[in-house]
Amino acid sequence: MAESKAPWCPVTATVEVIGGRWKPTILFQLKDRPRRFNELRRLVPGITQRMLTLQLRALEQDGIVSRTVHNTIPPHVEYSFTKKGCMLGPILDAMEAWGDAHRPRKRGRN
Amino acid sequence: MAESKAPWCPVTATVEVIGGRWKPTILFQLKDRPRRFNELRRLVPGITQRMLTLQLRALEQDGIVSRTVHNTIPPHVEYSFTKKGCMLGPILDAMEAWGDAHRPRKRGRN
DNA sequence: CTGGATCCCCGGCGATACTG
DNA sequence: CAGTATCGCCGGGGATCCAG
Repeated sequence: MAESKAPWCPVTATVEVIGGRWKPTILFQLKDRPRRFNELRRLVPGITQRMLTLQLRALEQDGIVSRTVHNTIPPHVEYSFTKKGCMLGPILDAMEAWGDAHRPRKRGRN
Repeated sequence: MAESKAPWCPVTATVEVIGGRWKPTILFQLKDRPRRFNELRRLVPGITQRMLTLQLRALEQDGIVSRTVHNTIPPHVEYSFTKKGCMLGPILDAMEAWGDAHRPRKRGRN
C-alpha cells in the first residue's frame, strides 16, 4: 500500500493528506481562526468524537494543524493551521465555491 | 445516513461528489482533454479496472463527466468533462499546486 | 472538557474470471 | 477494448464506556 511508485502525482499526494469524508470540512472550519475541540464538534455536524480526534491527529501528524493545550480547568485545547495548512486555503475556497454554485434546488440558473 | 440535515455545507457537498481516493486523480487526468478507458487506466497508476468503472459511473451519475461510445471495432469509449465538471478545474489546480509545493524532498524552501 | 480504548458491523475495494 | 459478475478480506468508522 502507499503508492510508493508511480511517477509522483501531486493530486494524489494532496488527497493522501486532506482526503476523506471529514478532513475538508474540519479544515474549512479551521480556515478562519483557531477552534477548540468541542467547537469543531458543533461546526462539523454528524462527526463523532472519535473521528474528530482521529482526523485531527492525522492532520497534526501531516503538519497541517497544530495542537495547543492550555493547562487550565477545564482543559482547553485549540487547533489552528500551520503555515503548511494555510496554503490549503485556495483548495477549500474552491471547494466551497463549487459546492455553493451547484447547490441542489438552486434557482438562479441550471 | 446521507446528511440530509445540517445547515447545508458546500464543502461537504463537494466532498460527496469528488471525494475519495480516486476521483480527484481521475478528474485531474480528464481536465485537459477527453480520455479513453484504458488510457485512464494507465494515467491513474494503481487503480483497478473495477474501481475505474465504478468511479466513472458515479461521476457520470453526478453529472461531472459524460460518456461517449463510438460503436466501432474495437469499441471506443471516451470520457469527458461536462460543464459542471469543468468548473471543478480550480479545485484540481489548487490541489495540484499544493501537492507540488509540498512534495517530499523538495529543495526549494521549507 | 478533551480524548483514549474496545467492540463490532458493514461495505469499500482488490483479485479474478467471463462477455460483447 | 471496455466493461460486468462474484467472492472474500480487512479496515474505516459508529457506539459506548472510561480517564485525566
